[in-house]
Amino acid sequence: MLDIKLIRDNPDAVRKRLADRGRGDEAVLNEITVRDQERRALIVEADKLKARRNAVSKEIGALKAKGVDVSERMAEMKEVGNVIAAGDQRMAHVDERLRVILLTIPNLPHPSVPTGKDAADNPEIRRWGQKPEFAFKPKPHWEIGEALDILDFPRATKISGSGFILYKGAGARLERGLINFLLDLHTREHGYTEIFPPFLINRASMIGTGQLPKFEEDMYRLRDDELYLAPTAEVPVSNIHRDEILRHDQLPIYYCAYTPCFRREAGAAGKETRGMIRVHQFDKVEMVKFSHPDSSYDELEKMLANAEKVLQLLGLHYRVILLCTGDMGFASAKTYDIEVWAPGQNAYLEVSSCSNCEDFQSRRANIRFKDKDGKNRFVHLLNGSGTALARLFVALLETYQQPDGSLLLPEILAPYLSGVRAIHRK
RNA sequence: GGAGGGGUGGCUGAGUGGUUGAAAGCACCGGUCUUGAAAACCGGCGGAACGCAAGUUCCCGUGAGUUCGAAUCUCACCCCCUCCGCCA
Repeated sequence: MLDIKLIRDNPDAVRKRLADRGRGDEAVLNEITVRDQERRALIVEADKLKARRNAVSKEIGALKAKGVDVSERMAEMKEVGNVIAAGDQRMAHVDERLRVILLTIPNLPHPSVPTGKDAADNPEIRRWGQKPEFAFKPKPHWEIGEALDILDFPRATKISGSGFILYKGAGARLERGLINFLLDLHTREHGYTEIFPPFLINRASMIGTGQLPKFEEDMYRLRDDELYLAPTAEVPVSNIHRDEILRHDQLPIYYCAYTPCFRREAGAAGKETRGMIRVHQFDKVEMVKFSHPDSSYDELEKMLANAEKVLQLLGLHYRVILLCTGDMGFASAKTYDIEVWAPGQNAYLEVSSCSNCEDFQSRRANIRFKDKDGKNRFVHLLNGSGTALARLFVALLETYQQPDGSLLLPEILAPYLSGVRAIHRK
């Protein structure tokens, strides 16, 4: 949520930066300005009346105690009460409208974010490693996985429908091992505290991080309860400190968490549907930081490095790109994506997205800290994948496939696979 | 799911219709004292909105209602605790 004061004081700058995102969000700014003025006028009016009612009511109490007849004043105050009630009702209307508009406006891009229309305008920041060379034509992961009997797409579809994955045998073992590998790395080497959060999330939390009210149709929701399936661990973990005031010496707070991620992918049908690139349920280890505003961009670079470390340790070639204004997510002020190379598809796949949301989410979720000067300020919230599992799984299969159809995985994973690096067809 | 009890400031906890935004204690901050610390004593100490300011208003789980006036009364919902039932 943007600060209404920022919109009030710098409407043109806000308009410009929203327009850079290219979704037409700047169109509602006029209404915000009008409603804001209306709201403030109503407050002034109501406060005057309430002050009078409070004073006279106090007087009535005192006079009544002395036995004086106060029926005239009481009748007068009843009328004032009616006027106040009518004003409060209008106020509630304006407030609600203003709130809904503010909740559906995206964050402003940081000045360092390049203006652009879509993914084609995202600058590449760096590459690491090289595309592996093969003496044969590398296969896509769905062929490798089915040949090794570690992935079963038809049966996943039978159980749940398209867009679900069934891992089997060494495949299930690899997925579980990867989760442990990622959590161990971030907790032991990068200073994150491990969290295992609930996977069902209430509405207030979903609003807090920005999934609701705007993206309701992208979320899975339970039929009988006001609960949603977590689309990412960012949601439960960021909400850990909702409605809290932290001490400045607690910051920064680093959390990481494994959760499955559930996404309806409404409107994405037919897009990259082959294999396990875009699915309704995938595993992910997420990093979340609560940061002091002064250091949040340093923290973003560190978080990005933490995610890159995963791919470096696994020996997977990747590139880092900076999302332009038109390609950024709703809550983010600046986002880096990491894309891993998938030789079987001759394509880079997004496995991590590291964002600084600044105070956009903490304003919604009311997450503050008491600064050294005693003032309460909103924390800056960052989140980053460290990393998504399904596509990482894909990159491992396609990168480490052998001429005989087997897999030879990186040495570093051996402890997580009972000491075994190779996966053969049984 | 059933029965009962309860949700008040960072914490504990008074308060059952009228100077109560809220006693008291703890915690915290500043000061006196002290070589320093502790103790003692003095003072300060919730959040939000509007306003240039003075200040005004709102907030006692949430939302409606009764009343001139609600933390206090009524209704609904949410959450917590205890017991019972069920259960991994």
